[in-house]
Amino acid sequence: MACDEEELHEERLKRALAKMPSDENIAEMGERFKAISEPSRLKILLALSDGELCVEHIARVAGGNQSAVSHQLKTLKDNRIVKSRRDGKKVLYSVSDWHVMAMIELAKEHLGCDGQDD
Amino acid sequence: MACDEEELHEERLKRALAKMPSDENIAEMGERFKAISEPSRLKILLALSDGELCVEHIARVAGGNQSAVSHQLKTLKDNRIVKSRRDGKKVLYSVSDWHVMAMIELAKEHLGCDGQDD
DNA sequence: TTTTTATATGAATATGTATTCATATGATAA
DNA sequence: TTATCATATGAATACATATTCATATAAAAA
Repeated sequence: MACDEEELHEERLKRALAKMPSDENIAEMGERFKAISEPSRLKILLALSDGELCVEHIARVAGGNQSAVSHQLKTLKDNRIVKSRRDGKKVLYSVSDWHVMAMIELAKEHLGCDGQDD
Repeated sequence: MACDEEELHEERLKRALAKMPSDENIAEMGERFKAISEPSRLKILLALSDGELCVEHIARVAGGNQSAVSHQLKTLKDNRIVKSRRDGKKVLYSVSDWHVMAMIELAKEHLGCDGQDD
C-alpha cells in the first residue's frame, strides 16, 4: 500500500507546486477575504446590500460608534469593496465589488440565514 | 432632492435592519472568511485542492516550517475546513468543506490567476 | 526496548489591527 | 463669518493571532 501511495503523493505534490499562484496573488486573495472576515465590516456590507446608506445610518444598522464605522469604511474603500459619494453634508456609501457580495451571499446561504427579499 | 431621498434612505435603513442576520450568524460567517484570509492557510488549502497530502508535503508546497503548518492545519480543522486521517506514521489532510474551496476558486478567477487543470 | 520519523502542542514573542478618544475637515445654515 | 452637522483621521490602547522554539506524542524500524 505504501509504495503506490508514495508515488501518488509525489505526483500531487508536483502538481500542487505547479498550480500554486504567486505569493502576490495569494496575498491579494487573502486581503479580500480578510476585508470581509471582521464582523463589523461584514455587518456594514450586509447593511449596504440593499443600496447606499450614509455613515450615520450604517452605524445604526451595523452598531458601533461613528468613528469605528468610519475607520472600517475606509478599510473597505481601500480594498475597493465599497465606494462613496458626497451628497451635501452626508457621505453615501455603496457596494462596488459585487463579487465580494456574492461570496457573502454564498456564506449566508450556507448558514441557512438568508431571508427572502420583499 | 433632500426630502424624497430622506424617505428612501429611511426605508432602506428599516429593510437593512430587518434583514440583518443575528450576531451569532455573522460571527460564524466571519470565522469562515477569517480562516481563509491568512496567506499561509490559503496556500495550504490551494495545496490540498488536488487531493490529500501529508503534513511534510503541505509544508513544502505552502512554505513555512512544520510547526507553523501544523498549527494552521489545526485552525483549519477546528473550522471544519479540512479533515485528517492517519496512515502509518503520516497524517494525511484533505479538504472537507468544498463550499469554502468554491469561494477560493471564485477569488482565483476574479484575479485571473486560475490555471487550467490537466 | 531504544531509536527514528512524523506530527502535535504549550508557551513566549512578535505582529497586526479593531476600537476609542480627541480633533480635524468639509458642507451647510444662521 | 460663525455655528452646527456629518464624516474623517492620527495616536494610543487593547486585543487577537501567527510564528517560533522546545518538547510531547504516536507509529514504525532496528
